Amino acid sequence: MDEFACLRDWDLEAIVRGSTGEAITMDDPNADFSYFFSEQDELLDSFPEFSETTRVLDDLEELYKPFYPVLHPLSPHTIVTTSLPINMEPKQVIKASEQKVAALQGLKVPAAPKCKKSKKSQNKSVVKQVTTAEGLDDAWAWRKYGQKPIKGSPYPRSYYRCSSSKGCLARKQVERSHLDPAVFLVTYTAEHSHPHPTRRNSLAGTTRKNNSLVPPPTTHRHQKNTNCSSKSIEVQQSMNLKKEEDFTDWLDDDSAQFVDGWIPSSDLEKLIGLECQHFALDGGFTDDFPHP
DNA sequence: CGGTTTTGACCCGCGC
DNA sequence: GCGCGGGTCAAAACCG
Repeated sequence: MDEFACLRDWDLEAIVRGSTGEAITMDDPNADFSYFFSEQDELLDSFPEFSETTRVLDDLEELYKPFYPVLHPLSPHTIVTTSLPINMEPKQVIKASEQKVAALQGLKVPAAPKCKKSKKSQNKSVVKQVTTAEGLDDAWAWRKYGQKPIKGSPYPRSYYRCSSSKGCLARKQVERSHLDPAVFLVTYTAEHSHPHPTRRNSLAGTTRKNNSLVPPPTTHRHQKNTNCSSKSIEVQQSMNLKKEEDFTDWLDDDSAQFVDGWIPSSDLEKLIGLECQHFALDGGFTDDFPHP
């Protein structure tokens, strides 16, 4: 399982990037969600397999009902969207959100301490958690500034900050649920200090790998990597080496190499197929990798 | 050139 | 006080 964790690691950035131009924001109260969700419904119709996934999501939704909120679950495909008191201290917010995320993850965490002034920043913030692929893709421009392995979870957590405007305090954390790896847990922290970008403008800040959900081709640096096996690292790097155009060819090649062995490409296809299915939600992979 | 990602190091809060 | 774990920084590499 750890292997898969890291194998899928790269797609976090790809999804979070907000790259499709089709994205809308969950934050904007004025946003027109009808367009977005009708499109999502169409996508789901096209990919009945994903309905299976949404059942799992529905279960999680049940689990999460007590946290239901102000912000809607906008569709049956959106598992959780929740918010926390706006006057909560940042640390408190993060802690409380961690509790909720942990609840989804099935992890045990100590109870959040009652309100106590943080020594750090006094910025007010709101946390929203969106836990599905469509929730990952918003119109804000995010810049990744860190990634950490999380104790008790095989998946690392990625940290993003808003890059649309200098000084914007908005943050975003993305991690996979280890209960259901198809589910992403997204935690938004702090408010954007600038107007919401238009869909086109939202792409302006992402000069890199904009519309390709295929991982970057030349990353060869070794991760420090505390959670991943060497095998998974090699898979990840192998995937990184592949450009969009030869990606499928690579899948056909029976010789995808691991550090300590070989696996049949059929197994790889299963793994990657999951990703394709996942990306299909954003309309990202559908062009390059038609659903079988 | 200006943007991003990666990743080791550092900082800080918390629990013991 | 110390260790642990999570969050952030910042340099280097990468990309269009």
